[in-house]
Amino acid sequence: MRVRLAPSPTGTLHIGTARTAVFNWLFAKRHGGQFLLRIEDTDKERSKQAFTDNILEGLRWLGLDWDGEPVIQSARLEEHRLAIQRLLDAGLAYRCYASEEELTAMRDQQAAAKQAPRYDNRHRNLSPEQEAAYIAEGRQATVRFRIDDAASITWCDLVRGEMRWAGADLGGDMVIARRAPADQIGDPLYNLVVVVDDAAMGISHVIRGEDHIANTAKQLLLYEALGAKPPVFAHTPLILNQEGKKLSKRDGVTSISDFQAMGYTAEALANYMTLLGWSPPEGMEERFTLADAATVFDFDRVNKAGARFDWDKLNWLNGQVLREQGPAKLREQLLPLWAEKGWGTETTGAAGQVDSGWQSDLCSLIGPSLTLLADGVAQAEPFFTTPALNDAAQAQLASDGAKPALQALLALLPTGPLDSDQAQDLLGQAVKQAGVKKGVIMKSLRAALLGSLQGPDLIATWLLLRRRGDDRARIERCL
RNA sequence: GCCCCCAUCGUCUAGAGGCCUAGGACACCUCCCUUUCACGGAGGCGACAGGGGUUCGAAUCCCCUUGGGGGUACCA
Repeated sequence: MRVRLAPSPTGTLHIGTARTAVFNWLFAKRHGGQFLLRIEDTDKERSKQAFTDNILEGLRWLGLDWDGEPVIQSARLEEHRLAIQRLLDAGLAYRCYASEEELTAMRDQQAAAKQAPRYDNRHRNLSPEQEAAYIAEGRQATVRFRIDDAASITWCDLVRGEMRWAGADLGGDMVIARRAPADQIGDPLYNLVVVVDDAAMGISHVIRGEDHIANTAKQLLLYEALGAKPPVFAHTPLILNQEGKKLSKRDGVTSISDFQAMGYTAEALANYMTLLGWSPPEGMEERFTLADAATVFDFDRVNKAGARFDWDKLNWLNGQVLREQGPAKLREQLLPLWAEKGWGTETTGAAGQVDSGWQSDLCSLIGPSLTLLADGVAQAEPFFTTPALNDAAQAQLASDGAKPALQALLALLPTGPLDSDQAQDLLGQAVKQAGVKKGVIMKSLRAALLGSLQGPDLIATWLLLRRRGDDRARIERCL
């Protein structure tokens, strides 16, 4: 079994392409097959090396390792031309001299008559004299592949079952090579090169989006004409936007690199993409790794209808992954982001000693409340730099009993280290001395320490700040 | 316009004629945990697009309607 992903480097790795890659990868792993890559760069105008790099990096990041070197389609130009020549020699293809203007006029006429736009096969049976006359006129020619209107194309799609297509609905004889001087063969076009390359690469299963269904009928005809054995096809549902339309670049964040930059983990994104159209079998949870899914993946559990992209679920999965990974892994991922902010990777304790566990403890504290990795920057900030007091915090500190309570606490504050129980005791004593309710000191201390009334567990927060010698100054500034 | 595909909670889905009073997950709501916010735990709200058949019996099969999507290039 050999499958392939055939991205076109005309843009960054799109989530739709990535999801197709996931299904291909999963299917290959499940059946012990090969997952190959082919860069379809025959559109020279729009193809860019930077996009190829982005696509490869994205696949690697997602953990979708491929077998062998990627095939570069443009390097196989001669092979494609040879195939076209064979079709020409066999009389299965011919040169069409119709100009763009003529074709446009033809389509306009069809539109006016409320007919489906299609090539009318006008140059299918040109006599040698007519051809010579067009050439003498200086006309160039495309190469068209004959499509018999009476043809009936059928295949068994792995997700859709029996599929049937009428030759007459394919739009007439199809162009397989761009316009070029009549003694040459122009640039080969998509449907032709896909077939030639898939056949050459020995692809056994073509897994792609359902937007390729109409192409499949054309390609099947080409397989037959070329005498190649067609692969099995699986057309997966599309990823839809909020409005239910095919997700496109215009929908904002759709590039894998964008998701990465936003702080999503490859793990969660891959999990989510798999869930868009596929469902795990009974008894398997929705949170899984690609490796887990690869043991059970099959097309009988792939849905036929398109799936809307849902940020809520992706976010939930991302939080799950972040939590599963634990503080050590989180610290490893957060350290570089913190460094960008200029926050040290080591913390010097109050007594001047290095506190190597501080960052890790901070991760344990904020880890459970993260959705995106980037949240780990925002939530860590007040631990690295003294935050300004927000309105709610100021109001709390201005309320009755707040300052006396903090004053009492400050007076009780020892210089040495403190553990959780001692901290609780201190709070209790301060409450007594100041004659306030415990809630007052809890809220006020939080306001003083974090500049906000919200945040992680208060005692743990306090102790962590204290280890850097930051608690006293933060309380003092409020008095 | 024409061709093709699709149709279960707001969203992703389970469901292959009786296991369905339609299950799960996300979101939402309530409660618990927590003198905060999250996390976590326990509950709750919430769907078979409509109409005809077939059948003892239909979310499941057939037909029609409606709705949605994709395609219709000398892009891939």
